[in-house]
Amino acid sequence: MNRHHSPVIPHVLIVDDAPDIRSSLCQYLKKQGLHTSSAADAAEARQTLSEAHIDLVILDIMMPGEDGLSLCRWMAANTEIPVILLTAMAADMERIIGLEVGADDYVVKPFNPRELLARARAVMRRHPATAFTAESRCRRFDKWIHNPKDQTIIHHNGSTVKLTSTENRLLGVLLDHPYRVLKRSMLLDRVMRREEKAYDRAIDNQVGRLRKKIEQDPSNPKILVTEWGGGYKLMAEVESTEAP
Amino acid sequence: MNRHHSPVIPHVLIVDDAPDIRSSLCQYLKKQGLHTSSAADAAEARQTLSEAHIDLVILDIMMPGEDGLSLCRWMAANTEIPVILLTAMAADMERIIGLEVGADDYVVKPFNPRELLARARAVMRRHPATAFTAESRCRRFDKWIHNPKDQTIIHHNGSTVKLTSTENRLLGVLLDHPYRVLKRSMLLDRVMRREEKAYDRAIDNQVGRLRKKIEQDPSNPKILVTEWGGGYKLMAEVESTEAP
DNA sequence: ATTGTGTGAGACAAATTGCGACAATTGAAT
DNA sequence: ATTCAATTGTCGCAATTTGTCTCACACAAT
Repeated sequence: MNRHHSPVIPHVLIVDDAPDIRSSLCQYLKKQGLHTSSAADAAEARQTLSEAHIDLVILDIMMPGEDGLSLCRWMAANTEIPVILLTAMAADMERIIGLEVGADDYVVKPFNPRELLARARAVMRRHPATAFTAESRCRRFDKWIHNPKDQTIIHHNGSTVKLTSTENRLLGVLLDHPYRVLKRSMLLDRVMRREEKAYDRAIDNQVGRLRKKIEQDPSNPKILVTEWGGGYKLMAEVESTEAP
Repeated sequence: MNRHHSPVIPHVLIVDDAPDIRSSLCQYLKKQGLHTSSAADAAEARQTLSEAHIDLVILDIMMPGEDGLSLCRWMAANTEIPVILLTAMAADMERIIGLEVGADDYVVKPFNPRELLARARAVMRRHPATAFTAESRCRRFDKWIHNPKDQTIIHHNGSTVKLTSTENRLLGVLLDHPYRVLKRSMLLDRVMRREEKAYDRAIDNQVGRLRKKIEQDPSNPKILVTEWGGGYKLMAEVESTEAP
């Protein structure tokens, strides 16, 4: 479980002739901690592919000029870069899937950017050529920036606090699900190395320890809050960010 | 019905190994205004669950690989996320219901998407954990400002009073329906986490406790008023407001 | 007034959690 | 291998939160 991935941030190329989709998608993925480029047509896409190191292509197949499908076929034949296809119509999608163009996944417009991101991650994770790690992402919450690679959190005033590895994992899971109550069993599952029989309340201890580091007043938690009878929840906006 | 349209559109995860069901169901639910993701097997579902904020899982239990049932059990044990089970055969369904896997509802294929949607909505509405999670807006009433994120109310004179988790939920529901009589059964449903058997008047106690915190004279309630034989109602103008 | 039902307030027990203490374990340096 | 320090799991106990119960009282209808 402790795969230490490359610190390289994945670079996504978005190919779509609609400028609004290009920019909004770029913006969203950037905010989520990815690098992005965009191209308005297949020719531009080829250009970018030859110049930059691209880890994933998100490709709208309904484009003027060279068909998106032929670009997709070309990539499948000549590169290792995974492709996610976009199309406006579900009906077309079925036809296209039948064509076996070598795409790794398909999304129908209008899509939820979050879902697209999840699929992008899934595709990249599956793909040996791209080592994408959600674990190495830095995320901002409250007045802190979590740097999971260094096991540190950096306060807005500049001071740095070191986390232990368990605290680091715990914070990572909490940041994955802000505003949601996470049960002890779930946290135990993902955070602790438990030997079959685990003391159910080992997690309480870690929560308390993490509180001492991130809360202004650990006896009055504002960020890592207890839901009585439920579990714990992180009450803070979370935003992916570049390493500081 | 939900006058403060939740800022969070429910996000449904569909787990089914049949691609046609996945995509058609996704499409239908999307058209009906929900966010959707899909997974082809249990492993993919776990991945999505750890990465995205999922409010409901629709799960086909007849899947290759890890049994859908074990995923369902794991979710019941480790998450608060409600589950609707799908199966192709009505006969199997009875057996499965007997297994007590912790699902919230069951639908037999082939199903009417509209019915599935209705059940999905019912399950989510009924589920306090998912319905409430990310609602963190502050609201002003009488001389108080409710800050659900911090579980506090702040008086106009500046003093802050802490609420317990249950009081916080109760006040949240009351503020959702000002000047309206709320029956005990409704409050029990949304406020208490009731384990099978519930003492009908547990809510009275919570109302009393909340009164001690918000009423000037708790024995003469002006804000949280009893409707004799009916329930309780909040008699105050409610106004959404910025965090103080 | 009397009766029956619903409600408020306090007491109480059960369940849950915070926190300090400590032992077991790990990891690094010697 | 040994030592030492840091980390982490386990436990005990006090404090908090919650659900249930009891009893006195309020309300509506005889």
